Amino acid sequence: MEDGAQVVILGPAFFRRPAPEVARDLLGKVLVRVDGGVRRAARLVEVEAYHGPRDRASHARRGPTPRAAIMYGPPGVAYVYLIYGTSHCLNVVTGLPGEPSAVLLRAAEPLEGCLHGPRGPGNLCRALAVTRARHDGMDLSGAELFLLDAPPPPERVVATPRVNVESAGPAWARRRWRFLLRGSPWVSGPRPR
DNA sequence: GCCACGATAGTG
DNA sequence: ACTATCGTGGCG
Repeated sequence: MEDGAQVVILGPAFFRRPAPEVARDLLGKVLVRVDGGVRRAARLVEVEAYHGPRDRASHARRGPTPRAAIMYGPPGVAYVYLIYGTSHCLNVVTGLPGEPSAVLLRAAEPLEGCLHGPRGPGNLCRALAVTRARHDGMDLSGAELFLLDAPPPPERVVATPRVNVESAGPAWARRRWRFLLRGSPWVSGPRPR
């Protein structure tokens, strides 16, 4: 960034598209968390799309409940929730307002200031000190949490079924809405060869 | 109110 | 494969 490359923060226009499209394009982008004076950053290597009210794997499947309502709101906003009482998961809201969709950030390659290995959704939040209390509903184009644009990654993009969504039924479970960079050691869960 | 159940991670 | 741990949402 100091070597002449332009620093561009991804804004609402990037996120105002269908979740699977945004998800794929997020690979290789850099998630930055400014934690007080400390900068923590990691490069996305694995994401998942949750798209539309009919996606049975999505939190929006029951409509705009208190938790999921944020998915119906404007794109480019963080959706952070607690899972299993133990781990946080960070998503970016995508699409047009009224179309519930989001991209779950599952894994990243640590670049700077990471508190933990950002492999897996819960670990990624731990690594960058992202919490529901602080970041749920936060605008992702702000000063504290944002995504930096980057050229398309050199690695091959692979699309696979999403992780742990069996309960959504076969039709939704087999959709290839998980995207990862092949060969990255930071990818979580099942890895295609 | 009550209760079953996770978009997980760590251990065995 | 087993489970810790607690917010969410369905149901009464």
